[in-house]
Amino acid sequence: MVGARARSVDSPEVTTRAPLPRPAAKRLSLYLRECEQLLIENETHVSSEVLAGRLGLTASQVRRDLAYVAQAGQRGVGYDIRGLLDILQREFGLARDWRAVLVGVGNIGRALLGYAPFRNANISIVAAFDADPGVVGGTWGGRVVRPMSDLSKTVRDQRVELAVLAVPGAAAQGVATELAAAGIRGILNFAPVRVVVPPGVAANTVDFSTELRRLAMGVAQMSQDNGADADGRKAS
Amino acid sequence: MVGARARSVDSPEVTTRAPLPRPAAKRLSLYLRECEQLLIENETHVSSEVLAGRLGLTASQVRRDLAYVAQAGQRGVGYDIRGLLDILQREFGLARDWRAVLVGVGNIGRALLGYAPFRNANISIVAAFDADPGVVGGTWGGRVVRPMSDLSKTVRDQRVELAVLAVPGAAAQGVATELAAAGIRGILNFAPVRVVVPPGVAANTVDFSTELRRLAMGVAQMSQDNGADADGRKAS
DNA sequence: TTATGTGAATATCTTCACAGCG
DNA sequence: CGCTGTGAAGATATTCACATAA
Repeated sequence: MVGARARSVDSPEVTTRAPLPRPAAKRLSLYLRECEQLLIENETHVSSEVLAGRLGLTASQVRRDLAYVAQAGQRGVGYDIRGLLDILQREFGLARDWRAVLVGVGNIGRALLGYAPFRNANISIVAAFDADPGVVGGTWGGRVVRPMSDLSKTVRDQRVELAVLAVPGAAAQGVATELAAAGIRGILNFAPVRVVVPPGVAANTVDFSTELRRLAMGVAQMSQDNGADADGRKAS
Repeated sequence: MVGARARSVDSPEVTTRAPLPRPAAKRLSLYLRECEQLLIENETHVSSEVLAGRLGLTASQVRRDLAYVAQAGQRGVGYDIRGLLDILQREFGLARDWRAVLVGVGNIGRALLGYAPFRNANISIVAAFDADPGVVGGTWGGRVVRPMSDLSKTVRDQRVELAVLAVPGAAAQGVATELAAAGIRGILNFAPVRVVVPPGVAANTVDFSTELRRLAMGVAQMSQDNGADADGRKAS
């Protein structure tokens, strides 16, 4: 009853690309990051082997992934970094700007307000919100914290597409529901719960305590079953 | 010429459990988290179906995963939450305490110093370090920031096992190498680069900008190919 | 009856190995 | 040559479906 993956039986119009496997999709952002870095290092081309080495993947994995999104390589030469970067950015919708709100100005929220990489991803935080009256009105990272009661209106009026959710776990689902109702398109959730959102809204969770435990588990496992790193992938 | 995955030739002593598939291993920390939450909600038992529903997985996936680590379920009843929790904690090495250092007291580092979930995972941050003389000597989250020159000695003398790395990308590999040399067992890296560590050391990366881009990609993709959330998994 | 645990079937992902192109 | 792109093979992971146990 689930399996409705776009098997794309036969659509005549669109250039029917083979569907991107999910693990491959996750890796695309790594290629993007590495291309940026390589440009900084004044490289113009890169081989699947070098890219793989820098990211801890295999060369054939890189080639297959990149072949899904673009025939951007040149045989005997490698991938043109500039061109690959353009394609990946288009794929990621990063050719445009994204407006985001931050909800929850606690420890994590404050760190995120001052965090540079948002700029890098063409994402600008247009407003910050908090439920605590003691925090509302204060200024962090150059932005005045507004009350939760303004949230929906702001999202709607300013056509905000993304939200960074840094509220306590118990509050996360409620805020997510409100955001979705106000028309948000994507939520990056830092609370240690899964947030359920209606179709058409994307939600990803980054949970520090889960990450910590995965690390601890990796260490604990390695004490017996030696050799691989915590991702289970062999170091070169 | 790579494929030397630990095939575990033949060890007679240990109860040779079928090896945990990697995706399953990652999900274990979610089960752990959910068990804690269920205990708070005063539940005593939970079925694979309920657990699956709360985590966005399938029931048979949950059953298979849990059967790998323990026969903790009772047919006709479900899983005893308390017992499952104990088993998972043991599996994660969370029955013991972990000492950790924090390196890099910038935006993220400061947030992490004040972040409660570390306690939750039985991880205590015993010291914080920074390279900036203007930051060294200051106090954050009740800890005095020490100079990088003290790092190795601290790790060695206090037998610190984990490190949280919140330094700029350009510095991450150097610090990771130093930490590994000093005997660290696991590194949670927040810099947007892969850190290469020697065998026997675990390293996981959590990269906000990568997460942001994955989210943006999820939104961009959904604009055409509708229905799934950003993880590509159907909402119930 | 209910809900686990698990062979078997299926689906998905990765790797191999090499054709093909610059 | 060197390195990509890709069928085919192999390895992993998920789902189905049901025997089994409380």
